[in-house]
Formats: sequence, structure tokens, C-alpha cells
Amino acid sequence: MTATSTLQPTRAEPRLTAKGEATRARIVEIAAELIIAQGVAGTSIEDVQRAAGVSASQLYHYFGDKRGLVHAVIEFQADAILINQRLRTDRLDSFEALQAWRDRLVAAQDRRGCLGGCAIGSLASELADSQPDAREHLVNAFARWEAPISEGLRAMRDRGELRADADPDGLAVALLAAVEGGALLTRTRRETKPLEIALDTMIGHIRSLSTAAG
Amino acid sequence: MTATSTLQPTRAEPRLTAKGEATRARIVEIAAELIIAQGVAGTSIEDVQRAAGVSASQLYHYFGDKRGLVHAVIEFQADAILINQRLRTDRLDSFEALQAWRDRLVAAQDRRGCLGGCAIGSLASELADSQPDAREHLVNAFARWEAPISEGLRAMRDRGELRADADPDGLAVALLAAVEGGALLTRTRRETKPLEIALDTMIGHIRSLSTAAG
DNA sequence: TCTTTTTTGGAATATCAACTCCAAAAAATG
DNA sequence: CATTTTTTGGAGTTGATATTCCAAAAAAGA
Repeated sequence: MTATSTLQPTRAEPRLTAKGEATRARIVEIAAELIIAQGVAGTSIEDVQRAAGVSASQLYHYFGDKRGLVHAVIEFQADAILINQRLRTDRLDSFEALQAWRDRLVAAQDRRGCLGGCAIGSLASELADSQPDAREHLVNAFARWEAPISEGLRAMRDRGELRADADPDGLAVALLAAVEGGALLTRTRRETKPLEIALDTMIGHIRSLSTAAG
Repeated sequence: MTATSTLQPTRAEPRLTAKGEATRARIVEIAAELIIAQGVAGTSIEDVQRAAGVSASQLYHYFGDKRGLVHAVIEFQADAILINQRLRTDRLDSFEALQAWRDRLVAAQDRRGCLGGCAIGSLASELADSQPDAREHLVNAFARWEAPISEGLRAMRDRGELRADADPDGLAVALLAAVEGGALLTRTRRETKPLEIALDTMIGHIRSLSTAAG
């Protein structure tokens, strides 16, 4: 249960059997793939039907409407980010950890051929202005992403590895912005360099706040 | 003539009279407004028709098809950015100039109620993967934006205000990423804070490369 | 086993949006 | 002034797409 504040399940769904749960999960996963490749507007319900091998009534049964499906995809991608970046298992509380995290981000873009950008960022760009409820989910997704970054930096500061005047929350926001902006430039230019530069510059900045020999 | 490399006018347009030029310009301007508010997919040709007070045949006469209109909007926004940020008139070659530039960026978001994000960034997010020719225009737009930033920083370095090992090109990319990522977070959260933090952090980093007392 | 609920199929609808086409007005050109 | 080119109007076509609806199969529950 990750719900906070005003976020609620789209509607009181009837309870699902194991089979229903599996179908629903498969639809979300496949919809997420299509949407990261083509955007929300570029992905029709029929596209999802075909790719997932389900009928229209199944989609509307499990998600109510397209917006409901998109909300499920946002949650799915928010979880996927935390998992892929190991933010649920590893702590981001050393320069080695930051470097490993940076390498994973770059490698992920490279694997995708620099396509798609950041899943949450792309959804935010497409939906934030026009879909208020999607925006809430996205704000929440960014917050859940930012928290472990901020916590790791705070741990470093509290341990005395970063100067006392270093601001973990601010640095976390700036790091997130570097990821998003870097991913966008990388997506546009189809090369990982911009993301690498954005991340290396920000991490370099954090290094410059180190208390160790510099 | 800003065209470089493989960029060409969408088609050999028949020459326009002054009246035609004016109509075309008005359509582009209004389409740009609609598209920044609703995205490309969310803006129909009919929306543009109504808002600009023109007929369908005029749109297709001046732009060929929707893609042609979008290309014109990309160019328009690329120019608008350089003009609004004064990058054609002022040089970004001092900390005061950087600070003024940062303030203008934040004020612009504030004026828009944090809606729309960065015009070029939003277009890039929507089009970069699926429209190869739009992507070329967008790469070009980013490059034209990056150049004066990079030049300003280089001037500072060459003047000895930045350390000799400061990398103007890299810092320009990182700054651009901060703008894009910060604007995206600001757009999602509907407050200017994230953009402010992203920019202040990056500019702070550049300040830390200053040769002046610090 | 009987009943209720959940899951699935697939056709039908209705709206919307990009684009085409035929002409006519207006302007430029010679 | 005659003619060619540009500009504008607006209806019509075509295709796509979100959504609904009526049932039937399958599973769960009692």
C-alpha cells in the first residue's frame, strides 16, 4: 500500500481472482512497454489489446477506462525505477554507491538505444498539465524516488563525509533534475553523452562538498 | 538562415506575398501557444483553425500537413527561447549575467503558473522518438541554445575568472540539463522551487570553479 | 450440485481528426 | 487591362479510436 494523501484507487474494483490478477498485471506490463515507446496518446487501447492478447471488455473490466490504465502504468513505472536502480536494496550513501547508480542509469539508456527517456519523466511531460489525477500520481512517484537519494546524502553528511552545510534535500532535487534533463537531451541526441555529463557534473559537485582530501 | 546539415524546408513552398507571410506567421504563433498548453497530439488542426480564424485550406496551403506545422512551431519556439532569454543580445559571461538569466527563467515559469515546462523540452519529449525529422530540428534547437551558454563560460575561463580546468562545453550541457529537468519537476509539482534548486545548485557549482576569493 | 461472481469474446457505436477537393476572391504581374 | 498566381472558404471523405453492450465461459462459493 503506497497510497498517500489524496491518492485513491481509481474506483472500488471488484476483488480479483488469482487469474484476474495475473491478466491485469500482464496488461499493465505490456501497456507500460508500449507507452514508453509511443507515449500515451500514441498508444491505442487496441494496440494494448493486440499486444497483450486480450479483448476490449477485459481492459475496461480491469481499468474502467484509458485513464485508469495509465494510472496503473504510472504506479508500475514508479516501482520499476526503484527496483532497477536498486534504491530499495542498496543505500546511496557513499561516492562508490553514487557512481554505481550513475553507471546503471547510463547503461539503462544505452540498452534502450537512448529511446524513451525516463519513463516517469516522459509521462509527466505528457500528462502533468492536462490530467490532474495523473499529476498527483506523478508527484508521488517523484517523491518516492527522491527520498532514498536524499536519505543517502543525509547519511553521508551525518557521518561527516559531507560538509555540514551540504543540503541533502536540495542536492537530491538537483540530482533528479540532472537525471531528467540529461535523459531528455540523451533521448533527443540519441547518445548517452548528455546524461553522462549531467550526472558527472552533479556528482562532481557533491564530491566538492566532501570533507575528505580535495 | 539557420539551417544546417540535413535540415531543409519541409517542401519548396511557393513564394508568399506579404499578406500570406502575415497569415502564416499568425498561424504559427497561435499553434505554438496551443501546443505548449496541450501538446501536439492534444492540439487538433481544427483547434488551430478556430483560434487563428483561418480555414482548413489555409493551413494545408502554408504547411502541407500537421507535421509541417509542427516543424514551423519548433523553429518558432527555438527562436523565442533565444529572444526571451536575451541570449542574442546579452552575453552570459559573468556571474551577474548567469544570475539574471536564472531569474528570468524562474520568472517565466512563474508567469505561466508552472504550466507547459520548457517549450523545446516538451516537444522533444513528445516527438524525439517517433518523428525523425522533428528530432533533427530539436537537436538543432538545443544546439543553438547551448552555444551562447558555452561561449559565455568560455569567455569567463579565458579571462581567468574560472579555473583553467573548467570545461565550458560540459558545464553548458549540465546547465541545460538542469533547466530541462528543473522545468519538468516544476511543471509536475506546480511550484518553481525545483527549477530554482536545480539552477542554483549548478550555478553554485560554477561559482565553486571561480578563481576569485572563495 | 446449484448459484453467484468473475472473466472473457467480439461486434456495434459514435465521435473526432487529418486531410482532400472544388471553387471563388484577391492580389500580383506583364 | 488581361492573365497568372496566391489566398481563402467550406463541405465532404476516410480512417482511427475510445467506449458500450450483450452474452457466454469459467471459476468460486455454499
